[in-house]
Amino acid sequence: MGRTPFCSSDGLKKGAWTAEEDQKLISYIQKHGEGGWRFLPQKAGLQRCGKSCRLRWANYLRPGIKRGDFTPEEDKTIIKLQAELGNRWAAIARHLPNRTDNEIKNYWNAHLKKRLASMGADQVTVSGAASSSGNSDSNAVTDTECAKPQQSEPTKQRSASALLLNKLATRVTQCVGRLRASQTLQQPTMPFNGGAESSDIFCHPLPSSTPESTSWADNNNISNSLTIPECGTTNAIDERDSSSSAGVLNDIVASEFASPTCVDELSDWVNTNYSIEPEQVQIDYSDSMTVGYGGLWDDDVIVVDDDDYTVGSLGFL
DNA sequence: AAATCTAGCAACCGCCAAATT
DNA sequence: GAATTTGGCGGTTGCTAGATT
Repeated sequence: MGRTPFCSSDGLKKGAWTAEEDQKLISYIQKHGEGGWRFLPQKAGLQRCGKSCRLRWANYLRPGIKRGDFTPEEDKTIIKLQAELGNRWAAIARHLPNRTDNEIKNYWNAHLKKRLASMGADQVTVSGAASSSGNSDSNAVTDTECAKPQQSEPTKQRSASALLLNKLATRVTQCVGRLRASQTLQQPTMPFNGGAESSDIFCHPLPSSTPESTSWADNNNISNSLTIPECGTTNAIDERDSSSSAGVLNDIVASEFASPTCVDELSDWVNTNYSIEPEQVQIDYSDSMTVGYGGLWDDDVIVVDDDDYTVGSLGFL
């Protein structure tokens, strides 16, 4: 099906825009408004293709565009939305006033993704959430899933104890998420305005994978709403580092972990899946907010004695 | 000081869906 | 309803400045 190319490359300039070209484009759009990109270049006296003009305008020349210097709050919002929506940059950009999808995409690829990967968080958020080929059911956290430990690929040596604790960490996000889901569906919700305050972030589970077009929240009929965390400890939240992606992940732990129900479920799960007694896993969640996600490594495990571990951070360093 | 490497970013490309003819 | 146009999106490329050797 021969579609007329939006940009016929004959004689058209490519590459970086000059100040003069920018000025021509701005002047034209100020006079005639946006749209009609196909014929805009010749009318505006530009040797560019219409698509290129549209992109230049949308991403750089449009008034009010905010560039550079992403704030910690913006970081958080991007990480959160990327986990929910995947690489739907335009959708993410709608939650960040005056940021363009292109800039967010670049920022993610150049900074956030690497930062999360270096912390190991990609096992939880990046590799799964960024997948654009997941199916819409993959995010639903079910009882069955909750009974099934998820494996993650270690990138350096971990002892059996560390592996167990990392599995526990995965369980935390799953069990908390499932509990949260059931609570969410019963509770009044508050509108999500996209501002993503630190107190309303991550009140539903980190998805194990993100569907192409449907978020976990959508699947559970709670889109555009978040619940107020209710089972979290708040006494130490002030101490957490909210200025980084680790801080975002800390939020999950700090706000969600200290649920006795979660602890019970985790102990049951440990008992079911491993031949150790539940009480051998001691969970000291008084320390659970001093953490940044990275997965546990051998030297992070606090060995109480040969067989007991105090899981101070439960997989969140 | 020069050469090489790397990261960040602007821009391009191809595909898709909605709108229009 | 089919064909075509247009706008939008996400992935990728390639240039450039700064860092490193």
